Amino acid sequence: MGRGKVELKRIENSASRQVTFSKRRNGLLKKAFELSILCEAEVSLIIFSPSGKFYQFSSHDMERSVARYRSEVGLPGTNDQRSRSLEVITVSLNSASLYRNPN
Amino acid sequence: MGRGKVELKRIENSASRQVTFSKRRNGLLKKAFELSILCEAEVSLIIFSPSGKFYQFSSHDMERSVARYRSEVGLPGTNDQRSRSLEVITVSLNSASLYRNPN
DNA sequence: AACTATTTATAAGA
DNA sequence: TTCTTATAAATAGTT
Repeated sequence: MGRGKVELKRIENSASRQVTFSKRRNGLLKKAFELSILCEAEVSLIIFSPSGKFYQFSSHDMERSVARYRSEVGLPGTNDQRSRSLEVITVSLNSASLYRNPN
Repeated sequence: MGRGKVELKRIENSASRQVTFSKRRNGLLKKAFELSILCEAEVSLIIFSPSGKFYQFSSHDMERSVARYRSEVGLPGTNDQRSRSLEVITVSLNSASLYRNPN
């Protein structure tokens, strides 16, 4: 869609990669929005630029969509840092016991 | 993009709404993929059709993107059962210590 | 940041 | 529903 065909590989030139990111990011967000309206779909989109900038669209509550996604893929819960902490503690508890600190 | 201009509102005719959903859903997934490759972006997309069918794309691990999303919007974590378990254990650890079980 | 030549997506039709 | 085709829309390269 433009003056040249686009190869599906990382754009080497940093400046044009950034410009393309900006244009296509906006296009993608727009189309996500349109799909949700035209077809009454539930659409959630999360984008991070290479430099870490964050963009999102969610036709419904993002947490709701994520929860729905999880139940679809059969995840019982989350895999975030807190859950990983829980794993560590759970493992610890397998070889240790809790006792009240006398203080 | 087609033989007629499209109004941004729910497509009333059920058959054409479904056809449009199918076409645009594919287009959106494709463009999400392209953005991630061309620009090295982290892109996650979750779609549910009105009838509940599920589609997704994630350039990286979906859970990773969700975790990153949460930290961006300032959510401390999740509110699910596992995180609540972590709270309980954390509270316990505030008034108790771990020691190795002599066995 | 605008422009425009082209490519791409897609609405309607077969 | 899959294929075709006219047209709208997105966007690559330019200014």
